[in-house]
Amino acid sequence: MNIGEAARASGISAKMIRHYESIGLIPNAGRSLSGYRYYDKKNIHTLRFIRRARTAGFSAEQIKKLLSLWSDQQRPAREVKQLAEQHLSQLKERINELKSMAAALSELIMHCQGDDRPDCPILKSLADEDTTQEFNNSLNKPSIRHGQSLKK
Amino acid sequence: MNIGEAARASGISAKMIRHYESIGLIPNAGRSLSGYRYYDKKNIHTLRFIRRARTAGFSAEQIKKLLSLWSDQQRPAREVKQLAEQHLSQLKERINELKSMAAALSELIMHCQGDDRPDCPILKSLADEDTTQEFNNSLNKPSIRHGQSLKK
DNA sequence: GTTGACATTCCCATGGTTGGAAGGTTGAGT
DNA sequence: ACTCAACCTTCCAACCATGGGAATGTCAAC
Repeated sequence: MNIGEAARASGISAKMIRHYESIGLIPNAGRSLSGYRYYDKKNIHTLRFIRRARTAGFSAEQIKKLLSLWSDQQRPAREVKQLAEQHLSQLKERINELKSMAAALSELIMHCQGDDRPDCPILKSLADEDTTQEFNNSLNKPSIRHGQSLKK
Repeated sequence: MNIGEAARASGISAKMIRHYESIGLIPNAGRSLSGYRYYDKKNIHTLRFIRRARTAGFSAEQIKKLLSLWSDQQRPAREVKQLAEQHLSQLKERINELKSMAAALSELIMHCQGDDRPDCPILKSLADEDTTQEFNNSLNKPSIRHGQSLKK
């Protein structure tokens, strides 16, 4: 199987397959005489595993661990569960942060008439130290992380 | 005021102040004879505005708009509200994605004994096409975005 | 033998932020 | 005057996942 077929079969783009190889998430693929990578069923299975784990929001680092646990038939389920729990608590933390942002923003929006007049509590709140009631209480925690950008 | 003082006064690191200047979020700062940037109260006020908007999760691009709206005394509140609403809906969308990830993961974790035995439904579900009940139903949407990594 | 669909490597960009290196400036203490 | 620490400057690289594109090579079918 070429990388394109592998991509179709696994649901991971050829670009990403090469990338995963380059960061050591998957072992170097075999090469044909002309230098093409080739993949077998086992490789595809691994790629699918990775896709699912990514879909579940695991980081590359966590997936690396999951893969090694996966390939170790002797590992205790405890370790896997622990990793998953760690990830879950990170997810929950992130959700709470976003929720408090959303709540604060929602509050501001409600107080804004949104008409043709220039008076706007949203800007006031962002600008002013003292207009800061609930808004800054709920937001002034060290909460921002990079990359919460929404694709597209 | 030097950049260091400005950083302390605004709560934005000197690094980021330079960065914001470089991407045009703030105008080029004045320079002393020796090339040091200097800032006055108005600049600090702007920086604080930016910090608050970042804390509220606005992107740099959105903040750019907010700043221009802020400096325009004539702008209708409608525009600001619209921007805030757009951001809010992005936040909500993101929250829902994370929630469905968390729910699915939580489901898996509950089914895992987490003991010394190697049998683990979490790995099974990630590996297997057919073990995929609710898990993949809730996860197999085009949902993953980059950078949901949780800092440290 | 040409064409089209693949493959390869390499570099660049995104988003926000941080880190470091290598060097110049300032101000205070000796 | 000299030194030292604390500041400042610029440039470059990294995180993470992903995609775009260029330049070039290979394989199949017609």
